[in-house]
Amino acid sequence: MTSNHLQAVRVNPNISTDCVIFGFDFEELKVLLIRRESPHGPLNGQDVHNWALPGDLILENESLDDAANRVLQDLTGLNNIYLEQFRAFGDPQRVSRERDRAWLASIREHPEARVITVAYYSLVKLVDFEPQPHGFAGAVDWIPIDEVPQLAFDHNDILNSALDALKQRLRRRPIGFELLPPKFTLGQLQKLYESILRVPLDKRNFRKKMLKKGILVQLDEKQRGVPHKPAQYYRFDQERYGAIIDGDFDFAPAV
Amino acid sequence: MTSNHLQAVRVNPNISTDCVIFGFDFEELKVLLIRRESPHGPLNGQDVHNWALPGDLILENESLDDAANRVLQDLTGLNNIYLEQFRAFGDPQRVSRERDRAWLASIREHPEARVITVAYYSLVKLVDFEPQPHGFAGAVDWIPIDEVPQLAFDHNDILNSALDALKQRLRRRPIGFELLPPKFTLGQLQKLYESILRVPLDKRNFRKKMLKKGILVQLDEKQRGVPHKPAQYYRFDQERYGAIIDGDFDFAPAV
DNA sequence: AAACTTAGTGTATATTTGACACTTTGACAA
DNA sequence: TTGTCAAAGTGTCAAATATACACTAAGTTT
Repeated sequence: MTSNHLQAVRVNPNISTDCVIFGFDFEELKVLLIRRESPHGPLNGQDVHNWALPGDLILENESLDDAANRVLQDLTGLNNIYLEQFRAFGDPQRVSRERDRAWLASIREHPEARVITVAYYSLVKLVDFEPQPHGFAGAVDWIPIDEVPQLAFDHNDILNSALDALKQRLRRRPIGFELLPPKFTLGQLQKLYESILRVPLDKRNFRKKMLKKGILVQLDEKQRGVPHKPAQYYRFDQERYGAIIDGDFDFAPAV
Repeated sequence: MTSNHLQAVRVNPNISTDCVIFGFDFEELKVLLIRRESPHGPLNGQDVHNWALPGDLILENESLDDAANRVLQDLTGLNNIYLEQFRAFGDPQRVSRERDRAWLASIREHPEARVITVAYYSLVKLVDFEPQPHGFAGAVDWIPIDEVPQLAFDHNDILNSALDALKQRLRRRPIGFELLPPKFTLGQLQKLYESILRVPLDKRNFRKKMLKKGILVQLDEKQRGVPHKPAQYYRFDQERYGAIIDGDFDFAPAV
Protein backbone atom coordinates (compact mmCIF):
# COMPACT_ATOMS: atom_id res chain seq x y z
CA MET A 1 0.00 0.00 0.00
CA THR A 2 2.93 2.39 0.14
CA SER A 3 4.29 1.67 -3.29
CA ASN A 4 3.19 4.96 -4.74
CA HIS A 5 6.66 6.19 -5.58
CA LEU A 6 8.34 3.03 -6.75
CA GLN A 7 8.12 3.29 -10.50
CA ALA A 8 9.20 6.21 -12.62
CA VAL A 9 6.68 5.63 -15.38
CA ARG A 10 3.42 4.84 -13.76
CA VAL A 11 0.03 6.27 -14.37
CA ASN A 12 -1.94 8.03 -11.72
CA PRO A 13 -5.35 6.37 -11.85
CA ASN A 14 -7.21 9.45 -10.58
CA ILE A 15 -6.03 12.28 -12.78
CA SER A 16 -6.30 12.76 -16.51
CA THR A 17 -5.91 15.55 -19.00
CA ASP A 18 -8.15 16.24 -21.97
CA CYS A 19 -7.29 18.39 -24.92
CA VAL A 20 -9.71 20.52 -26.89
CA ILE A 21 -7.83 21.31 -30.06
CA PHE A 22 -9.55 23.83 -32.26
CA GLY A 23 -8.54 23.95 -35.88
CA PHE A 24 -9.30 26.63 -38.38
CA ASP A 25 -9.03 26.13 -42.09
CA PHE A 26 -10.31 29.59 -43.01
CA GLU A 27 -13.68 28.10 -43.63
CA GLU A 28 -15.00 27.05 -40.27
CA LEU A 29 -13.95 26.16 -36.78
CA LYS A 30 -13.35 22.50 -36.10
CA VAL A 31 -12.35 20.40 -33.16
CA LEU A 32 -10.10 17.39 -33.04
CA LEU A 33 -11.87 14.25 -31.89
CA ILE A 34 -10.83 10.63 -31.63
CA ARG A 35 -12.90 7.53 -31.96
CA ARG A 36 -12.07 5.32 -29.05
CA GLU A 37 -11.31 1.72 -29.58
CA SER A 38 -10.43 -1.13 -27.29
CA PRO A 39 -7.23 -3.14 -27.78
CA HIS A 40 -9.41 -5.78 -29.41
CA GLY A 41 -10.69 -3.56 -32.14
CA PRO A 42 -13.66 -1.22 -32.43
CA LEU A 43 -16.18 -1.21 -29.64
CA ASN A 44 -19.21 -3.24 -30.49
CA GLY A 45 -22.43 -1.56 -31.41
CA GLN A 46 -22.99 2.14 -31.29
CA ASP A 47 -19.87 3.49 -32.86
CA VAL A 48 -21.67 6.75 -33.15
CA HIS A 49 -21.30 7.31 -29.43
CA ASN A 50 -17.66 6.59 -29.31
CA TRP A 51 -16.17 9.93 -30.12
CA ALA A 52 -14.16 11.64 -27.45
CA LEU A 53 -11.68 14.38 -26.83
CA PRO A 54 -8.11 13.14 -26.84
CA GLY A 55 -7.21 12.55 -23.24
CA ASP A 56 -5.75 10.03 -20.86
CA LEU A 57 -4.36 9.52 -17.39
CA ILE A 58 -1.30 11.44 -16.35
CA LEU A 59 1.96 9.83 -15.29
CA GLU A 60 3.07 10.09 -11.70
CA ASN A 61 6.20 12.01 -12.55
CA GLU A 62 5.02 14.47 -15.15
CA SER A 63 3.46 17.89 -14.82
CA LEU A 64 -0.06 18.53 -16.02
CA ASP A 65 1.22 20.52 -18.96
CA ASP A 66 3.59 17.75 -19.95
CA ALA A 67 0.85 15.19 -19.57
CA ALA A 68 -1.46 17.12 -21.88
CA ASN A 69 1.21 17.34 -24.54
CA ARG A 70 2.20 13.73 -24.25
CA VAL A 71 -1.34 12.45 -24.35
CA LEU A 72 -2.14 14.56 -27.36
CA GLN A 73 0.88 13.28 -29.19
CA ASP A 74 0.29 9.68 -28.18
CA LEU A 75 -3.26 9.70 -29.46
CA THR A 76 -3.12 11.94 -32.48
CA GLY A 77 0.50 12.50 -33.42
CA LEU A 78 0.20 16.25 -32.87
CA ASN A 79 3.06 17.76 -30.97
CA ASN A 80 4.67 21.06 -30.24
CA ILE A 81 1.38 22.76 -29.69
CA TYR A 82 0.87 25.45 -27.13
CA LEU A 83 -1.81 24.16 -24.80
CA GLU A 84 -3.58 26.39 -22.34
CA GLN A 85 -5.16 24.96 -19.26
CA PHE A 86 -8.62 26.34 -18.64
CA ARG A 87 -10.44 24.23 -16.07
CA ALA A 88 -10.60 21.03 -14.04
CA PHE A 89 -13.67 18.83 -14.17
CA GLY A 90 -14.34 16.67 -11.17
CA ASP A 91 -17.89 15.42 -10.91
CA PRO A 92 -17.66 12.13 -9.02
CA GLN A 93 -19.87 10.44 -11.63
CA ARG A 94 -18.24 11.85 -14.69
CA VAL A 95 -16.72 8.59 -15.88
CA SER A 96 -19.26 6.14 -14.63
CA ARG A 97 -22.10 6.40 -17.09
CA GLU A 98 -23.12 3.05 -18.43
CA ARG A 99 -22.02 3.65 -21.98
CA ASP A 100 -18.51 4.64 -20.92
CA ARG A 101 -17.85 1.69 -18.67
CA ALA A 102 -17.20 -0.99 -21.22
CA TRP A 103 -14.54 1.07 -22.84
CA LEU A 104 -12.79 1.95 -19.60
CA ALA A 105 -12.88 -1.69 -18.60
CA SER A 106 -11.05 -2.57 -21.78
CA ILE A 107 -8.18 -0.12 -21.39
CA ARG A 108 -7.75 0.79 -17.74
CA GLU A 109 -6.15 -1.08 -14.94
CA HIS A 110 -8.59 0.52 -12.49
CA PRO A 111 -11.62 1.20 -14.63
CA GLU A 112 -13.77 2.01 -11.65
CA ALA A 113 -11.44 4.67 -10.24
CA ARG A 114 -12.63 8.19 -9.67
CA VAL A 115 -11.03 10.40 -12.30
CA ILE A 116 -10.84 14.16 -12.39
CA THR A 117 -9.55 15.75 -15.53
CA VAL A 118 -7.63 18.92 -16.20
CA ALA A 119 -8.66 20.35 -19.54
CA TYR A 120 -6.56 22.27 -22.04
CA TYR A 121 -7.37 24.02 -25.26
CA SER A 122 -5.42 25.22 -28.23
CA LEU A 123 -6.07 26.73 -31.61
CA VAL A 124 -3.99 25.51 -34.51
CA LYS A 125 -3.82 26.10 -38.19
CA LEU A 126 -5.57 23.03 -39.30
CA VAL A 127 -3.63 22.63 -42.51
CA ASP A 128 -0.41 21.99 -40.61
CA PHE A 129 -1.65 18.86 -38.95
CA GLU A 130 -2.51 15.60 -40.49
CA PRO A 131 -3.45 13.80 -37.33
CA GLN A 132 -2.77 10.08 -37.21
CA PRO A 133 -4.57 7.77 -34.85
CA HIS A 134 -2.43 6.01 -32.26
CA GLY A 135 -3.05 4.10 -29.08
CA PHE A 136 -6.69 3.60 -28.30
CA ALA A 137 -7.69 6.15 -30.89
CA GLY A 138 -9.21 4.17 -33.73
CA ALA A 139 -9.62 7.29 -35.76
CA VAL A 140 -8.83 10.97 -35.46
CA ASP A 141 -10.79 13.64 -37.20
CA TRP A 142 -11.46 17.31 -37.43
CA ILE A 143 -15.16 17.78 -36.77
CA PRO A 144 -16.93 21.09 -37.42
CA ILE A 145 -18.07 22.35 -34.05
CA ASP A 146 -21.64 22.55 -35.26
CA GLU A 147 -21.59 18.86 -36.06
CA VAL A 148 -20.08 17.46 -32.90
CA PRO A 149 -22.02 14.39 -31.79
CA GLN A 150 -22.61 13.21 -28.26
CA LEU A 151 -19.21 12.53 -26.79
CA ALA A 152 -17.81 10.23 -24.14
CA PHE A 153 -17.94 11.13 -20.46
CA ASP A 154 -18.58 14.83 -19.89
CA HIS A 155 -16.66 15.80 -22.98
CA ASN A 156 -19.46 17.88 -24.45
CA ASP A 157 -19.38 20.04 -21.33
CA ILE A 158 -15.64 20.33 -21.60
CA LEU A 159 -15.89 21.35 -25.22
CA ASN A 160 -18.44 24.04 -24.50
CA SER A 161 -16.38 25.34 -21.67
CA ALA A 162 -13.36 25.46 -23.95
CA LEU A 163 -15.28 27.45 -26.52
CA ASP A 164 -16.11 30.00 -23.88
CA ALA A 165 -12.50 30.18 -22.80
CA LEU A 166 -11.37 30.65 -26.37
CA LYS A 167 -13.87 33.45 -26.89
CA GLN A 168 -12.72 35.17 -23.75
CA ARG A 169 -9.17 34.94 -24.81
CA LEU A 170 -9.85 36.26 -28.29
CA ARG A 171 -11.50 39.30 -26.83
CA ARG A 172 -8.53 40.18 -24.70
CA ARG A 173 -5.56 39.08 -26.74
CA PRO A 174 -4.81 38.88 -30.40
CA ILE A 175 -4.71 35.28 -31.42
CA GLY A 176 -1.07 34.38 -31.09
CA PHE A 177 0.83 34.57 -34.30
CA GLU A 178 2.08 31.10 -33.50
CA LEU A 179 -1.39 29.93 -34.29
CA LEU A 180 -1.74 31.46 -37.71
CA PRO A 181 0.08 30.67 -40.93
CA PRO A 182 3.04 32.91 -41.73
CA LYS A 183 0.91 34.86 -44.14
CA PHE A 184 -2.78 35.46 -44.22
CA THR A 185 -5.28 37.95 -45.54
CA LEU A 186 -7.41 40.26 -43.50
CA GLY A 187 -10.48 38.51 -44.80
CA GLN A 188 -9.19 35.22 -43.45
CA LEU A 189 -8.38 36.80 -40.12
CA GLN A 190 -11.86 38.23 -39.95
CA LYS A 191 -13.38 34.85 -40.68
CA LEU A 192 -11.37 33.40 -37.83
CA TYR A 193 -12.75 36.00 -35.45
CA GLU A 194 -16.25 35.53 -36.72
CA SER A 195 -16.23 31.79 -36.35
CA ILE A 196 -14.92 31.92 -32.83
CA LEU A 197 -17.04 34.79 -31.59
CA ARG A 198 -19.96 33.63 -33.68
CA VAL A 199 -21.00 37.07 -34.71
CA PRO A 200 -20.67 38.74 -38.09
CA LEU A 201 -18.24 41.64 -38.05
CA ASP A 202 -18.17 44.74 -40.17
CA LYS A 203 -15.35 44.52 -42.67
CA ARG A 204 -14.26 48.13 -42.62
CA ASN A 205 -14.36 48.45 -38.87
CA PHE A 206 -12.56 45.19 -38.41
CA ARG A 207 -9.72 46.23 -40.68
CA LYS A 208 -9.44 49.64 -39.14
CA LYS A 209 -9.19 48.16 -35.68
CA MET A 210 -6.74 45.42 -36.53
CA LEU A 211 -4.43 47.64 -38.49
CA LYS A 212 -4.38 50.24 -35.77
CA LYS A 213 -3.03 47.70 -33.29
CA GLY A 214 0.18 47.87 -35.24
CA ILE A 215 0.88 44.19 -35.01
CA LEU A 216 0.25 43.39 -38.66
CA VAL A 217 2.80 43.88 -41.39
CA GLN A 218 1.75 44.07 -45.00
CA LEU A 219 3.73 41.73 -47.23
CA ASP A 220 4.75 42.23 -50.84
CA GLU A 221 2.60 39.36 -51.86
CA LYS A 222 -0.95 38.89 -52.97
CA GLN A 223 -3.19 35.91 -53.31
CA ARG A 224 -2.91 34.16 -56.65
CA GLY A 225 -5.39 32.14 -58.62
CA VAL A 226 -8.45 33.18 -56.69
CA PRO A 227 -11.51 33.89 -58.84
CA HIS A 228 -11.86 37.42 -57.57
CA LYS A 229 -9.75 40.33 -56.60
CA PRO A 230 -6.70 38.88 -54.87
CA ALA A 231 -6.15 39.93 -51.30
CA GLN A 232 -3.04 41.38 -49.76
CA TYR A 233 -1.07 39.07 -47.49
CA TYR A 234 -0.07 40.12 -44.01
CA ARG A 235 2.03 38.68 -41.25
CA PHE A 236 2.21 39.32 -37.54
CA ASP A 237 4.87 41.64 -36.22
CA GLN A 238 6.37 39.53 -33.53
CA GLU A 239 8.04 42.37 -31.69
CA ARG A 240 5.04 44.61 -31.44
CA TYR A 241 2.94 41.64 -30.56
CA GLY A 242 5.24 40.88 -27.66
CA ALA A 243 4.92 44.43 -26.43
CA ILE A 244 1.15 44.33 -26.49
CA ILE A 245 0.52 40.86 -25.19
CA ASP A 246 0.55 41.67 -21.53
CA GLY A 247 -1.59 44.71 -21.85
CA ASP A 248 -5.20 44.66 -22.71
CA PHE A 249 -5.80 44.02 -26.31
CA ASP A 250 -9.49 44.39 -25.72
CA PHE A 251 -11.04 43.35 -28.94
CA ALA A 252 -14.67 44.19 -28.54
CA PRO A 253 -16.42 43.13 -31.70
CA ALA A 254 -17.92 45.83 -33.81
CA VAL A 255 -20.84 43.96 -35.23
CA MET B 1 -5.16 -3.04 -4.82
CA THR B 2 -8.71 -2.84 -6.18
CA SER B 3 -10.31 -1.42 -3.10
CA ASN B 4 -10.77 2.01 -4.56
CA HIS B 5 -14.52 2.09 -4.26
CA LEU B 6 -15.11 0.40 -0.95
CA GLN B 7 -15.61 3.25 1.44
CA ALA B 8 -17.97 6.15 1.05
CA VAL B 9 -15.85 8.60 3.00
CA ARG B 10 -12.33 8.13 1.91
CA VAL B 11 -9.78 10.66 0.84
CA ASN B 12 -8.23 10.60 -2.56
CA PRO B 13 -4.50 10.85 -1.83
CA ASN B 14 -3.68 12.54 -5.13
CA ILE B 15 -6.10 15.44 -5.38
CA SER B 16 -6.59 18.42 -3.14
CA THR B 17 -8.30 21.76 -3.27
CA ASP B 18 -6.92 25.05 -2.00
CA CYS B 19 -8.92 28.15 -1.31
CA VAL B 20 -7.75 31.70 -1.76
CA ILE B 21 -10.23 33.76 0.20
CA PHE B 22 -9.85 37.47 -0.26
CA GLY B 23 -11.36 39.71 2.35
CA PHE B 24 -11.94 43.41 2.15
CA ASP B 25 -12.58 45.61 5.13
CA PHE B 26 -12.73 48.87 3.17
CA GLU B 27 -9.18 49.52 4.17
CA GLU B 28 -7.12 46.98 2.32
CA LEU B 29 -7.25 43.63 0.63
CA LYS B 30 -6.42 40.64 2.79
CA VAL B 31 -6.18 36.93 2.33
CA LEU B 32 -7.20 34.17 4.68
CA LEU B 33 -4.28 32.00 5.79
CA ILE B 34 -3.92 29.21 8.26
CA ARG B 35 -0.96 28.23 10.34
CA ARG B 36 -0.52 24.53 9.96
CA GLU B 37 -0.03 22.37 12.95
CA SER B 38 0.50 18.67 13.43
CA PRO B 39 -1.82 16.63 15.67
CA HIS B 40 0.90 16.86 18.33
CA GLY B 41 0.88 20.63 18.48
CA PRO B 42 2.77 23.33 16.62
CA LEU B 43 5.50 22.27 14.27
CA ASN B 44 8.86 22.69 15.84
CA GLY B 45 11.11 25.50 14.84
CA GLN B 46 10.35 27.91 12.08
CA ASP B 47 6.75 28.77 12.69
CA VAL B 48 7.26 31.63 10.33
CA HIS B 49 7.27 29.26 7.42
CA ASN B 50 4.16 27.46 8.39
CA TRP B 51 1.48 29.62 6.88
CA ALA B 52 -0.58 28.11 4.12
CA LEU B 53 -3.75 28.52 2.17
CA PRO B 54 -6.60 26.50 3.57
CA GLY B 55 -6.66 23.29 1.59
CA ASP B 56 -6.77 19.54 1.89
CA LEU B 57 -7.36 16.32 0.01
CA ILE B 58 -10.72 15.71 -1.58
CA LEU B 59 -12.97 12.83 -0.71
CA GLU B 60 -13.57 10.11 -3.25
CA ASN B 61 -17.26 10.77 -3.53
CA GLU B 62 -17.44 14.55 -3.57
CA SER B 63 -17.16 17.01 -6.42
CA LEU B 64 -14.32 19.49 -6.56
CA ASP B 65 -16.66 22.34 -5.69
CA ASP B 66 -18.01 20.45 -2.70
CA ALA B 67 -14.51 19.57 -1.60
CA ALA B 68 -13.41 23.18 -1.66
CA ASN B 69 -16.36 24.24 0.46
CA ARG B 70 -15.94 21.42 2.91
CA VAL B 71 -12.23 21.95 3.33
CA LEU B 72 -12.70 25.65 3.86
CA GLN B 73 -15.31 25.06 6.49
CA ASP B 74 -13.33 22.31 8.19
CA LEU B 75 -10.25 24.45 8.55
CA THR B 76 -11.63 27.92 9.14
CA GLY B 77 -15.32 27.63 9.96
CA LEU B 78 -16.28 29.71 6.90
CA ASN B 79 -19.16 28.32 4.95
CA ASN B 80 -21.71 29.29 2.39
CA ILE B 81 -19.18 31.15 0.31
CA TYR B 82 -19.29 31.24 -3.43
CA LEU B 83 -16.00 29.76 -4.56
CA GLU B 84 -14.80 30.06 -8.11
CA GLN B 85 -12.36 27.56 -9.52
CA PHE B 86 -9.57 29.21 -11.42
CA ARG B 87 -6.75 26.75 -12.06
CA ALA B 88 -5.18 23.38 -11.28
CA PHE B 89 -1.59 23.18 -10.12
CA GLY B 90 0.27 20.00 -10.82
CA ASP B 91 4.00 20.28 -10.66
CA PRO B 92 5.25 16.83 -9.68
CA GLN B 93 7.49 18.37 -7.03
CA ARG B 94 5.02 20.80 -5.61
CA VAL B 95 4.59 19.04 -2.26
CA SER B 96 8.01 17.52 -1.82
CA ARG B 97 10.14 20.41 -0.71
CA GLU B 98 12.08 19.61 2.40
CA ARG B 99 10.30 22.06 4.64
CA ASP B 100 6.89 20.69 3.74
CA ARG B 101 7.64 17.05 4.30
CA ALA B 102 7.62 16.91 8.07
CA TRP B 103 4.20 18.40 8.18
CA LEU B 104 2.76 16.08 5.57
CA ALA B 105 4.26 13.13 7.38
CA SER B 106 2.40 14.17 10.49
CA ILE B 107 -1.04 14.44 8.94
CA ARG B 108 -1.24 12.30 5.82
CA GLU B 109 -1.61 8.62 5.38
CA HIS B 110 0.47 8.77 2.20
CA PRO B 111 2.69 11.76 2.78
CA GLU B 112 4.84 10.93 -0.23
CA ALA B 113 1.96 10.81 -2.70
CA ARG B 114 1.90 13.03 -5.72
CA VAL B 115 -0.75 15.69 -5.18
CA ILE B 116 -2.26 18.04 -7.69
CA THR B 117 -4.50 20.77 -6.40
CA VAL B 118 -7.49 22.53 -7.84
CA ALA B 119 -7.56 26.11 -6.65
CA TYR B 120 -10.54 28.32 -5.91
CA TYR B 121 -10.89 31.94 -4.98
CA SER B 122 -13.54 34.09 -3.44
CA LEU B 123 -13.98 37.60 -2.19
CA VAL B 124 -15.91 38.15 1.01
CA LYS B 125 -16.82 41.03 3.22
CA LEU B 126 -14.27 40.47 5.86
CA VAL B 127 -16.39 41.74 8.67
CA ASP B 128 -18.87 38.91 8.26
CA PHE B 129 -16.40 36.23 9.08
CA GLU B 130 -14.68 35.57 12.30
CA PRO B 131 -12.69 32.56 11.19
CA GLN B 132 -12.01 29.91 13.78
CA PRO B 133 -9.16 27.47 13.47
CA HIS B 134 -10.15 23.83 13.18
CA GLY B 135 -8.44 20.61 12.19
CA PHE B 136 -4.79 21.04 11.43
CA ALA B 137 -5.14 24.78 11.33
CA GLY B 138 -3.43 26.04 14.49
CA ALA B 139 -4.47 29.56 13.67
CA VAL B 140 -6.46 31.38 11.03
CA ASP B 141 -5.85 34.97 10.10
CA TRP B 142 -6.56 37.66 7.60
CA ILE B 143 -3.21 38.78 6.26
CA PRO B 144 -2.83 41.93 4.14
CA ILE B 145 -1.74 40.79 0.72
CA ASP B 146 1.33 42.99 0.87
CA GLU B 147 2.47 41.23 4.02
CA VAL B 148 2.02 37.62 2.99
CA PRO B 149 5.07 35.61 4.05
CA GLN B 150 6.55 32.62 2.31
CA LEU B 151 3.86 29.99 2.27
CA ALA B 152 3.77 26.21 2.22
CA PHE B 153 4.14 24.26 -1.01
CA ASP B 154 3.49 26.40 -4.08
CA HIS B 155 0.91 28.49 -2.29
CA ASN B 156 2.55 31.78 -3.13
CA ASP B 157 2.18 30.92 -6.82
CA ILE B 158 -1.42 29.98 -6.26
CA LEU B 159 -2.10 33.23 -4.46
CA ASN B 160 -0.58 35.30 -7.23
CA SER B 161 -2.52 33.43 -9.80
CA ALA B 162 -5.71 34.03 -7.82
CA LEU B 163 -5.00 37.74 -7.69
CA ASP B 164 -4.75 37.78 -11.46
CA ALA B 165 -8.00 35.89 -11.78
CA LEU B 166 -9.73 38.28 -9.42
CA LYS B 167 -8.47 41.26 -11.38
CA GLN B 168 -9.69 39.76 -14.60
CA ARG B 169 -13.07 39.14 -13.14
CA LEU B 170 -13.38 42.62 -11.69
CA ARG B 171 -12.73 44.10 -15.09
CA ARG B 172 -15.49 42.14 -16.73
CA ARG B 173 -18.13 41.83 -14.06
CA PRO B 174 -19.27 44.02 -11.26
CA ILE B 175 -18.20 42.54 -7.98
CA GLY B 176 -21.13 40.43 -6.97
CA PHE B 177 -23.44 42.12 -4.58
CA GLU B 178 -23.20 38.92 -2.57
CA LEU B 179 -19.71 40.02 -1.71
CA LEU B 180 -20.49 43.46 -0.42
CA PRO B 181 -22.37 44.52 2.67
CA PRO B 182 -26.01 45.46 2.16
CA LYS B 183 -25.09 49.11 2.16
CA PHE B 184 -21.89 50.83 1.21
CA THR B 185 -20.65 54.16 -0.01
CA LEU B 186 -19.21 54.92 -3.39
CA GLY B 187 -15.93 55.80 -1.75
CA GLN B 188 -15.78 52.35 -0.22
CA LEU B 189 -16.62 50.74 -3.51
CA GLN B 190 -13.88 52.72 -5.18
CA LYS B 191 -11.38 51.63 -2.56
CA LEU B 192 -12.34 48.03 -3.26
CA TYR B 193 -11.65 48.48 -6.94
CA GLU B 194 -8.42 50.28 -6.28
CA SER B 195 -7.08 47.67 -3.94
CA ILE B 196 -7.82 44.83 -6.31
CA LEU B 197 -6.69 46.50 -9.50
CA ARG B 198 -3.87 48.26 -7.70
CA VAL B 199 -4.27 51.50 -9.51
CA PRO B 200 -5.63 54.79 -8.26
CA LEU B 201 -8.90 55.74 -9.91
CA ASP B 202 -10.37 59.13 -10.58
CA LYS B 203 -13.24 59.76 -8.21
CA ARG B 204 -15.52 61.62 -10.57
CA ASN B 205 -15.02 59.23 -13.44
CA PHE B 206 -15.46 56.23 -11.22
CA ARG B 207 -18.78 57.51 -9.89
CA LYS B 208 -20.04 58.48 -13.29
CA LYS B 209 -19.27 55.06 -14.65
CA MET B 210 -20.66 53.08 -11.77
CA LEU B 211 -23.88 55.02 -11.56
CA LYS B 212 -24.44 54.75 -15.27
CA LYS B 213 -24.47 50.96 -15.05
CA GLY B 214 -27.76 51.31 -13.27
CA ILE B 215 -27.07 48.59 -10.76
CA LEU B 216 -26.73 50.86 -7.75
CA VAL B 217 -29.64 52.21 -5.77
CA GLN B 218 -29.25 55.20 -3.52
CA LEU B 219 -30.56 54.62 -0.02
CA ASP B 220 -32.17 57.10 2.33
CA GLU B 221 -29.34 56.74 4.72
CA LYS B 222 -26.05 58.48 5.25
CA GLN B 223 -22.99 57.61 7.21
CA ARG B 224 -23.11 58.74 10.82
CA GLY B 225 -20.40 59.70 13.20
CA VAL B 226 -17.63 60.04 10.66
CA PRO B 227 -15.34 62.99 11.20
CA HIS B 228 -16.06 64.48 7.81
CA LYS B 229 -18.93 64.93 5.43
CA PRO B 230 -21.04 61.76 5.71
CA ALA B 231 -21.40 59.72 2.55
CA GLN B 232 -24.55 58.47 0.96
CA TYR B 233 -25.22 54.78 1.26
CA TYR B 234 -26.04 52.67 -1.76
CA ARG B 235 -27.07 49.11 -2.36
CA PHE B 236 -26.95 46.85 -5.39
CA ASP B 237 -30.04 46.46 -7.50
CA GLN B 238 -30.25 42.72 -7.69
CA GLU B 239 -32.55 42.62 -10.70
CA ARG B 240 -30.56 44.90 -12.91
CA TYR B 241 -27.42 43.18 -11.79
CA GLY B 242 -28.83 39.87 -12.92
CA ALA B 243 -29.63 41.32 -16.30
CA ILE B 244 -26.11 42.63 -16.78
CA ILE B 245 -24.11 39.78 -15.38
CA ASP B 246 -23.85 37.74 -18.51
CA GLY B 247 -23.05 40.60 -20.76
CA ASP B 248 -19.82 42.47 -20.70
CA PHE B 249 -19.55 44.77 -17.82
CA ASP B 250 -16.21 45.94 -19.05
CA PHE B 251 -14.87 48.03 -16.28
CA ALA B 252 -11.75 49.54 -17.72
CA PRO B 253 -10.17 51.66 -15.04
CA ALA B 254 -10.12 55.37 -15.68
CA VAL B 255 -6.94 56.28 -13.88
C1' DA C 1 -14.58 79.34 15.37
C1' DA C 2 -11.03 77.22 12.86
C1' DA C 3 -9.04 73.11 11.03
C1' DC C 4 -9.44 68.78 9.18
C1' DT C 5 -11.22 65.12 6.25
C1' DT C 6 -13.76 62.99 2.91
C1' DA C 7 -18.11 63.65 -0.06
C1' DG C 8 -19.83 65.36 -3.92
C1' DT C 9 -20.21 67.68 -8.37
C1' DG C 10 -19.49 69.33 -14.24
C1' DT C 11 -17.22 70.43 -18.40
C1' DA C 12 -14.40 70.28 -22.29
C1' DT C 13 -11.45 67.40 -25.32
C1' DA C 14 -9.89 63.33 -27.38
C1' DT C 15 -10.74 58.77 -28.64
C1' DT C 16 -13.43 54.99 -29.98
C1' DT C 17 -17.37 52.87 -31.83
C1' DG C 18 -20.54 51.74 -35.27
C1' DA C 19 -23.33 52.43 -39.32
C1' DC C 20 -23.13 52.51 -43.99
C1' DA C 21 -22.17 51.69 -50.19
C1' DC C 22 -19.52 51.82 -53.96
C1' DT C 23 -15.37 50.74 -56.87
C1' DT C 24 -11.54 47.44 -58.00
C1' DT C 25 -9.41 43.29 -59.51
C1' DG C 26 -8.79 39.02 -61.31
C1' DA C 27 -10.83 34.37 -62.91
C1' DC C 28 -13.86 32.17 -65.59
C1' DA C 29 -17.66 31.36 -68.80
C1' DA C 30 -20.21 32.59 -72.72
C1' DT D 1 -13.48 39.80 -76.01
C1' DT D 2 -16.78 40.75 -73.24
C1' DG D 3 -19.63 40.07 -69.36
C1' DT D 4 -20.38 38.12 -64.96
C1' DC D 5 -19.09 36.74 -60.58
C1' DA D 6 -16.92 37.08 -55.97
C1' DA D 7 -14.40 38.93 -52.67
C1' DA D 8 -11.06 43.01 -51.80
C1' DG D 9 -10.58 47.37 -50.54
C1' DT D 10 -11.70 52.05 -49.07
C1' DG D 11 -13.81 56.96 -45.92
C1' DT D 12 -17.01 59.71 -43.40
C1' DC D 13 -20.05 61.13 -40.04
C1' DA D 14 -22.54 60.80 -35.64
C1' DA D 15 -22.80 58.94 -31.13
C1' DA D 16 -20.82 57.17 -27.16
C1' DT D 17 -17.11 56.80 -24.20
C1' DA D 18 -12.78 57.96 -21.85
C1' DT D 19 -9.97 61.16 -19.59
C1' DA D 20 -8.22 65.16 -17.33
C1' DC D 21 -9.08 68.36 -14.00
C1' DA D 22 -10.51 71.77 -8.98
C1' DC D 23 -13.53 73.58 -6.08
C1' DT D 24 -17.44 73.62 -2.50
C1' DA D 25 -20.12 71.04 1.18
C1' DA D 26 -20.82 68.80 5.47
C1' DG D 27 -19.86 66.98 9.39
C1' DT D 28 -16.23 66.06 13.53
C1' DT D 29 -12.63 67.46 16.41
C1' DT D 30 -9.84 70.76 18.83
